[in-house]
Amino acid sequence: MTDKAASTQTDGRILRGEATRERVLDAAERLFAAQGFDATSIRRIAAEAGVTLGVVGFHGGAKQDLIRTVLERRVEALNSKRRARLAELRAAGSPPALRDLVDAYLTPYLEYASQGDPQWRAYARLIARIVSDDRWYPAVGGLYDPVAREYLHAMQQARPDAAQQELATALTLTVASMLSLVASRARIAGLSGRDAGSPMDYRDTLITFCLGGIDAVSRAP
Amino acid sequence: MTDKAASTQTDGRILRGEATRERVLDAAERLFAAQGFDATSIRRIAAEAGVTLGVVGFHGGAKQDLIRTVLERRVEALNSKRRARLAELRAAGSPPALRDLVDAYLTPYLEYASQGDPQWRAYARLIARIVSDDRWYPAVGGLYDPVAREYLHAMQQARPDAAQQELATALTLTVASMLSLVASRARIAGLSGRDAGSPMDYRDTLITFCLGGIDAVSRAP
DNA sequence: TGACAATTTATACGACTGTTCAGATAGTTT
DNA sequence: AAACTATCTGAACAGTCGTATAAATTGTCA
Repeated sequence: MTDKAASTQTDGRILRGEATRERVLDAAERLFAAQGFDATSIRRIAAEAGVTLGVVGFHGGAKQDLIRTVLERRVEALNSKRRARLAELRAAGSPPALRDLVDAYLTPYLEYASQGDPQWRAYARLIARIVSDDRWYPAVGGLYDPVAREYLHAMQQARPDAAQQELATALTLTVASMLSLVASRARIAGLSGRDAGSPMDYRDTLITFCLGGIDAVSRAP
Repeated sequence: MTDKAASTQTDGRILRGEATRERVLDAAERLFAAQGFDATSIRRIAAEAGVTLGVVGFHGGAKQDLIRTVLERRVEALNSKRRARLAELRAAGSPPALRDLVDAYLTPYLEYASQGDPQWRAYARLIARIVSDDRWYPAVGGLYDPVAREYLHAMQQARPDAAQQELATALTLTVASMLSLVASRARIAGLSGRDAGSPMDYRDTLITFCLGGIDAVSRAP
């Protein structure tokens, strides 16, 4: 007695139901990332996925729910990667250095954003769009906040004398800088003069910048 | 022989034409800032402004042009304020210190974003929305880039040994951090634990963070 | 095989979209 | 006064929007 469908056989082979569901969510992911939520119609998603209109509603529910479904599909991959890197640092013995913490938090996301698979790039782009918008953050921020809080806690242990609120603000500015490398590529490429390469090309500069910023804030009077 | 209309008298008194135009642009500014471009309909703008539908098209042109018209209306106020502060620093004698440059660039924008007049707050919010979106930046980035370039030049003089591209990237990350204080207030307040005050409340932390970041980047090997 | 459930199709609904425009109104000029 | 131009109104246009649903199709299981 499965709660979802009888279409998943006992050997785990995926039938048409799950497959088209993935196609729909992939299409929604790409279009939401490229154009934003309001500029993307359900009909366009259906066309991009190669299905008819009703299928999108059948698999994705209402449009409002669709965007959260898309995010939830991959959120665990990003979270567990960040958690794993944090666990590695802790397993190494003494409390992790600030630089390693910044690196461990930023790099997994930049890797997704620079990956060959356009679907993962779209996911990273969508995160940047959604998380930095106050209209969406209340609905989806809870997906990523817990891990950020773990890192914040580790950073507070690395800088015990720093004011907690200041350190937390520094982390949010770090996240904003990270997201901007994915969402504001035109602006960054335009002003920095580089050809717009992948976000990964800016990794070293980003880490240096954010680490310097956090370090400065955690030494403030 | 005026190019716009015969409704502007020789003594400069503004008649109904210009006044309603302002009302329309004000309404568009508020709604675009609060909901974004795609989620805002022309009819909603008309209702908010207290005019009929056709008036919006008459004064604002096509919807695409409307957003640029809204931004252009106030762009000179922000640019000249930043230019004036830069000129002051230069008039003081020796090349400006990095900290003063960062302060001079960030503060005028934060002041607008924290001002009592909700119209200026909306303008600041709209900038944050538009400039950090690759879909809009090509159309409006040119309004703000020249001043940013002047500051970049001054920063390069303050740090002659820094790699130019790295310094430019650090400035774009600074801008991203600044904009996030206005566009991502929910996220920042949520993670930093503060009650969401005005962006100005974060000014000191922001300046410390960005200055530390730029400083670190400009010392990189 | 037939009964059953999951999935897909095709279509329709009412509401809303951006844009256009003929005609009404108001203020200025001659 | 009349002529003229800028501004505003109200309505219409052809699409697109999100959502719902009856009917057709597909695969599974008894």
